[in-house]
Amino acid sequence: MPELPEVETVRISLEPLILGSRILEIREQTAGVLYNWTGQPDVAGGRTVTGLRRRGKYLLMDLGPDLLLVAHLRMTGQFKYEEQPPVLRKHDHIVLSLEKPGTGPVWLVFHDTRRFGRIWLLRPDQASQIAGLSALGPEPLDPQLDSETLRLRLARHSRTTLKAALLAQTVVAGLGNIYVDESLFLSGINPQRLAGSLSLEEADRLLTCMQKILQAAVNARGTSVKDYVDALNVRGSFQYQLQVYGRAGQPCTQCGKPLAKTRLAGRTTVYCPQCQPV
DNA sequence: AGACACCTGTAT
DNA sequence: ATACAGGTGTCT
Repeated sequence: MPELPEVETVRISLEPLILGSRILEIREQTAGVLYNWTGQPDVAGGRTVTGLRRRGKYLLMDLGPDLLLVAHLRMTGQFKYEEQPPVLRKHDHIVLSLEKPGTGPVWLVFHDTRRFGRIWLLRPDQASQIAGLSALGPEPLDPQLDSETLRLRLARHSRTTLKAALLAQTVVAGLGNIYVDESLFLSGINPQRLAGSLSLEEADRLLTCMQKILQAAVNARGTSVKDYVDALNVRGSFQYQLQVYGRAGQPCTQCGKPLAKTRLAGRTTVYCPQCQPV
């Protein structure tokens, strides 16, 4: 489900709800979802939520200076915030109970239909042991990121397609199937192009378009194709602005020709053969 | 670099 | 019954 804009929206929606709250307990309803790498069974109890951050598609919850909760929602993971004791439903796997100053007990339920999502509890210095997290490329919305850096990082994947390179998370962090297709369409660049073949001018266009799309999607509170909702169960609205994702066969919004569909890096890829020539 | 696996639900 | 889905770790 969630790519950078959706994870960022979860972060934004969750922050005012739980920042400063004290964790009472973390309860596992399903085994194999929560990884506690600290070696201490009830390590989170009594800790205060001191920060909520995002890196790529990872959500990081600071629990004081020496404990960190890291979550990856993968395809269908959700955090549901509740102010009443939650009635647990199918696919509710982890329940955090917290004491919120001035409010009383509140709950955060990790729900995940496909059970691909993961939560880690670890010391901050152990975060580098989460391979996917430590291998992430730069944040695409970081104003420091420049097009020459993007071009060089893409060039490290010179023998694969742009689509595959942008999905890899190591070139740039946080894009998934939706936002890669949308960014390439807005850039007018074909997804089958070799990742090492971009000119500096094209890399510059790709970076600008990628940032434009991602920022617009964050502003729209993410894309809700199907499952995705934020911590308060609110859907996003960027699905109404999608130009190519999910629109194969429909007319291109720029030229009117039918959008093409292919399979790249194992993922359905939609593009306009006219506006994104090889 | 690409195929397959991990899961469950939904659409055809 | 089969194919496919906002992802990624592991195996070839």
